[in-house]
Amino acid sequence: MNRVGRAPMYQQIAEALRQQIADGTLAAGAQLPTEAELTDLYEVGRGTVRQGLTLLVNEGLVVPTRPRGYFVRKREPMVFRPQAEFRKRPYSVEMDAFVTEHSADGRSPRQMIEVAIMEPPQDIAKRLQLEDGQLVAVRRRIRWLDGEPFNLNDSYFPLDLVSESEILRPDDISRGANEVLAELGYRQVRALDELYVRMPTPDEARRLELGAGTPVAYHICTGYTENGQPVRVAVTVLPGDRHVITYERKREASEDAQ
Amino acid sequence: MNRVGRAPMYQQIAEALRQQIADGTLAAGAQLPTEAELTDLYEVGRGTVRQGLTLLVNEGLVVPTRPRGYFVRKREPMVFRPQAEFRKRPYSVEMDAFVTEHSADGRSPRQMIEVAIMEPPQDIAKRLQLEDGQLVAVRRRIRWLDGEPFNLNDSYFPLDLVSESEILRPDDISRGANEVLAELGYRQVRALDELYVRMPTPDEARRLELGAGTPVAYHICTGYTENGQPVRVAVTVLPGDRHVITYERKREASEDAQ
DNA sequence: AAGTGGTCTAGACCACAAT
DNA sequence: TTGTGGTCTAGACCACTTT
Repeated sequence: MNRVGRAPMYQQIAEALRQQIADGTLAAGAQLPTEAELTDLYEVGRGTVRQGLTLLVNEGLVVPTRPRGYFVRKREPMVFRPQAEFRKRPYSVEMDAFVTEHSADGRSPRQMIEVAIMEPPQDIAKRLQLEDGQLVAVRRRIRWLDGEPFNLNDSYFPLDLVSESEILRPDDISRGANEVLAELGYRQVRALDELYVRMPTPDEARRLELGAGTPVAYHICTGYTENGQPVRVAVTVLPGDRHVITYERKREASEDAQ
Repeated sequence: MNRVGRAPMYQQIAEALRQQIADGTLAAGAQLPTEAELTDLYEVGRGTVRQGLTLLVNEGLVVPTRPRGYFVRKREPMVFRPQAEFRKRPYSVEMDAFVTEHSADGRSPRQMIEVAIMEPPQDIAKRLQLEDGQLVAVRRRIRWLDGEPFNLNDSYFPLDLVSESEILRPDDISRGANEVLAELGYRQVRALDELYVRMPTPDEARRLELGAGTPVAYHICTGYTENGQPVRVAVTVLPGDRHVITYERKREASEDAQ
């Protein structure tokens, strides 16, 4: 380790540890050297060691666990399949296998539901094509798996459409809110998905118990009826270390003609 | 600002600035107070101020620009539409509008292509269902927009299938590599998309010129022929601050029957 | 009681781009 | 030349969990 004409020491320390994680010297779940050990090893101040470790933490490679030490992160993402709304089963064996491999079988799911009536945030109002002053009903859910928060899901509906339906009750709807909407005459036949990737807000980090260096996918799904009316916007916040998002696509006959 | 029985000072400083960014007091592109000013304002050491600012940087809210100061980040994501492979035009007016709004019209695209023959990484070999020792051809692309790196795209093909085709030449294939594959008798009719969300590796951060606090989407697309043979794996690394990923879905007739 | 990381201080020198 | 953030030091005290 040389400190002349090279990268700063804290970056060299981070790179050395990164290397050991990559090549398996430090396996998933293994403990890193303590700050004191690294301070001795590299003959630098503790601040410099901490600067290097902070890099790894913010890359999501390492998790500091006070007062035990730093550990290499383990990750095993579950599959998240937006298409499951419209299609319960994958139509190909490949997808089927993939879903099975990343399933939540044997794990205990739980969710908390909260319902509110509110003025829609601007991005929701726009997607639902609402006029000023029109209200929405929102069903907020936190989903848990084995006692760990898994994702946040807020579904917004124009209040006009769902008032006095069971969508306003903070209970589990086993057949799905979409089915209730369909019974009310608003069956969704088309959906538009948007996926944004960003760091969580402090509030999201707290609710999802996210460590530093864990980004989220922000999934916005807008559902439309046959005549093009938007009737639902679902916003899901998915921690990157707990999900893999999948889609399956088919070439359509009409395209083959081109 | 109180330092008894409350959050640490550096978190309070970060929260105050975060608030000003959220409510528009500090607009996108605006300069934050300097470290020296914050040190005076909050009557803390410079280290504490830096700790707070580092939080915001790692959240992707703020960009440090030496030696000018810290600035509120601007972001304007372009649309990324995996389905465009199979369907050149959106089939709904809503999607069409969305794509137009986030289009790259008037911007100058550029790409660099590099071709190699190699032993496939394990995750690629698995998706292509290759035996040990089978080689792949890989076309590596960096795409630029207005001189800014936009995304990385590596496409892998079993070498058996594409040897002596123009896929091995490091030139732009205007009709698309998929079309070449189709001409060779391997038309893709189905694709499986996987999306992972994580922090970039240092190498990715360097190649894409990513600032701290910018996560990436890691998009793996596996394409299959009619008889279920995987013939292509495309790996795309998408910086979160430059992309919104979209999908469009339709309920299928067969599902309505359920 | 011991050892871990978390917070904070007060100072120092450096590299760099704008003026 | 000036002022910015970037790197680094040596020390201090704290909160927490394990032993």
